[in-house]
Amino acid sequence: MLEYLFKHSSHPTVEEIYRNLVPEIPTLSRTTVYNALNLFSEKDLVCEVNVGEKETRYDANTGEHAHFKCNSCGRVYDVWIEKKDWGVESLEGFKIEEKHLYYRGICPRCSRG
Amino acid sequence: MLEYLFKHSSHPTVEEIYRNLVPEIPTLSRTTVYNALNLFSEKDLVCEVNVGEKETRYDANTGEHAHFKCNSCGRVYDVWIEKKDWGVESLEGFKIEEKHLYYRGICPRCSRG
DNA sequence: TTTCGTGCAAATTATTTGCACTCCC
DNA sequence: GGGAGTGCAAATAATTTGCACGAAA
Repeated sequence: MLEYLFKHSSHPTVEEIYRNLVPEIPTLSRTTVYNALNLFSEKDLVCEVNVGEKETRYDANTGEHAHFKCNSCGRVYDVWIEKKDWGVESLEGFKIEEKHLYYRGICPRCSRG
Repeated sequence: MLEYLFKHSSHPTVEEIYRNLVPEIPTLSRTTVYNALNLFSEKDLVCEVNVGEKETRYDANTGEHAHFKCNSCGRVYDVWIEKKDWGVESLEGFKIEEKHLYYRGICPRCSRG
């Protein structure tokens, strides 16, 4: 199937993936992109990322890392933060399965202009 | 305006707010709920919460706290985590404006049954 | 009367679903 | 022929927008 998807990897939305791949595969449809991504994410090859937007982004990087979304340009960055800095390990009575951490602000590119 | 909204506060979606208030205010429309929430969130009276879903939830609690979403029942809880545990304070070249932290897993209610 | 909050209904955007088509065994 | 992956086009869902109406300043 479409393994090529994540050679192009950053934190694309479905729409971006679609646009990037249509030139190479003109027959491609959005449906197929959705299919592929859902399949991948079920198998934990990629993970879904929500940074406060309606559009879901996908990340080829399944390691534990946080994200930074630029409020100015909209880019999403990976940020690697030590696990000890990820908040508490456990909560009274709660079984924690996933932790999600993200920041918003201004990225270096935008703050320099 | 509609201050009553956040006497009912937990972490409602627009739909939930709407349903909760229609009995009291039968003329209410979803549009008004959206208007009110957007206004409130601009003025930082409430904040938007995204816990990996398409629907945006709103939180009357603007203090710095994290969230826990139950994968089983779907409830969203506030969890108060000391700031020191909120990951790094600053990142090389990045201007951090907001931090978002949330967990997913099973809540006490669901793990007991 | 001007302005503001409201609410309907239509538009937009993101995603899902139903079904038909083709390629390969 | 039968199953898989694909893709169109219609359906849903969440949210936004355009406009018109009524109450209060």
